[in-house]
Amino acid sequence: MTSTNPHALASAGRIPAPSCAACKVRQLCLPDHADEDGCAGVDRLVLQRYRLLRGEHLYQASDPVRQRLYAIQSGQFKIYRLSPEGRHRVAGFRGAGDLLGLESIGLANHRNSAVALSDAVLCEFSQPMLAEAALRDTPLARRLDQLLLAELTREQAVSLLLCESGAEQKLAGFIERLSAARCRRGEDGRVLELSMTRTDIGDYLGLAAATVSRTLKRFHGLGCLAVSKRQLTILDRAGLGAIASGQDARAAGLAQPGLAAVHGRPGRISRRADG
Amino acid sequence: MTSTNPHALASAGRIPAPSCAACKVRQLCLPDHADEDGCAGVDRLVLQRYRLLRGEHLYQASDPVRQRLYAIQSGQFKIYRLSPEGRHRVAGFRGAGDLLGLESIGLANHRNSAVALSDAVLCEFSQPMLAEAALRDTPLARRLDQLLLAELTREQAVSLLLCESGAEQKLAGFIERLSAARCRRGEDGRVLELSMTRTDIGDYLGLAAATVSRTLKRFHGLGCLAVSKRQLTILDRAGLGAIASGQDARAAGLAQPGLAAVHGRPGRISRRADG
DNA sequence: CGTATGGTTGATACCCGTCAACCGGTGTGG
DNA sequence: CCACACCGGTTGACGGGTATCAACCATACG
Repeated sequence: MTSTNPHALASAGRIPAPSCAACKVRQLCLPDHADEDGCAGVDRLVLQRYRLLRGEHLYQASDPVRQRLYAIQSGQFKIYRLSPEGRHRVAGFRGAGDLLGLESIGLANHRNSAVALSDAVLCEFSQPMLAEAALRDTPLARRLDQLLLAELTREQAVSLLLCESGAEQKLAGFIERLSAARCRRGEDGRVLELSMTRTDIGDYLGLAAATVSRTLKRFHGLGCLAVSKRQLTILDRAGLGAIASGQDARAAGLAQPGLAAVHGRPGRISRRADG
Repeated sequence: MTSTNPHALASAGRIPAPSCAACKVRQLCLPDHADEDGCAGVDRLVLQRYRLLRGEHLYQASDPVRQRLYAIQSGQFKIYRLSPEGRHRVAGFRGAGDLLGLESIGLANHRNSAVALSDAVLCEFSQPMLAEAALRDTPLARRLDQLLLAELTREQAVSLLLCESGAEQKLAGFIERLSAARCRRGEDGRVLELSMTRTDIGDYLGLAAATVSRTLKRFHGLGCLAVSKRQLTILDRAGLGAIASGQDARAAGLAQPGLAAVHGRPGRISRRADG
């Protein structure tokens, strides 16, 4: 279940190689500079492709670093660690098109654990081989830098998000980011099928699971979000955005009056409503 | 005062070129692979060196990106932006040896503003020239990747820090990180001369300035920190670390009993004291 | 001295973490 | 098939930490 070496497992393991050219998230991944031969170049760098089952770990904190990078072809991952006092702290979620393992480059042991939240398919690279290939392949080098910079930008955005004091701002921002990520993959950004638990979200945003649950319900009451188990449907993007920016949701004008929104309990959103 | 082009300013402006070989933070910066000729290579890439006065901006949000990277030779900077609701959000602080401008690569306009918190000396690079030089200079390319990865790691650490719920944990972690940064520069990590205001710290950690002030005072009462205006002196590193990790400061054993620590008001630290 | 900025301190309100109970779904074993 | 345990989610009650607002003080500057 928690094996670090996924190859050892039953229906998880090496799978026949669907090439980069056929990959749906190619343009988010290494072969972005994607003429046919660019793809072939990246294809040759893939050590192997394999499947991970939900709940299996790709690596765990304190495991020795094997100098691998993993491109997620499909599936969702949670990156987390145990904080010094023993609490779960979620460093992030990753999905199709993202790279795993960047954070571990140059380390002797992993600082984070990576676990599959859904069945997933990965492409495994050797990090040193990639670096060496980049020396001769300028577009590849550019692409790697680009991905690294994107990662940096994302992380900065997360920091700013976490700075927001209110649970509503954090959660609304989180949902927006989730939605944006889906859109980037060409999926519908309105319907979000969560792969993580409320607790995971809380451990990511610095909130209690109970607060996540309550806040989602509040969004529902405001009419900007439909919540059904792990499926979120964004009903009012502008309203969510307003909350994420710290504005009063009602003042910002929730989309259509006449929705469930109107019956929302008054006076819950925003400490600035009457300030 | 807020000019984006620092060259226009009175005593700020271009200064004679002290070379990389003579720079005190050389080993934190680009010429890390620092044999004499490595330094010369980097020296040639420096467009110019110049001075900024306290309060001057290096760039401001929404300014067009000029594709420059800046290495801080001395001085402190604050990176910040105005959040959508108009609040100051501090994205980070940078000091000698750090690079400025990485976050803006690939953008048309700056997202953040960078302001000097103290008089500073900068080395200016052209980012495209650097990238091109890296194609022929493998160690330089390595070094750039290294710096980028370090930035990423730092940002992840910040995210985790901001996830911590308590003001004490955040602030203790912040002070630890500050101290570590000074040590990295070869300075004494115990005495910290802050260049930023309490408000800045609060805007960085998601706390109110009043809370920063009170929490510092509490640390003082616990005997692990001496606070005098903007000078902090770490008296009990282990105690601070314990707080940062969320442990009860007293349970973790504040350094020497018999210090001022003992008279600290009971029951303030940690929600887990009696849990 | 007048002003502005930064820091400290106090009173108050309120958000959210914690704890607890409960519920539905899933998997397991008898 | 049912009993049971377990997990994830929801909901309520409660207390504490912290934001907010305000007043006041120190310092710097002209």
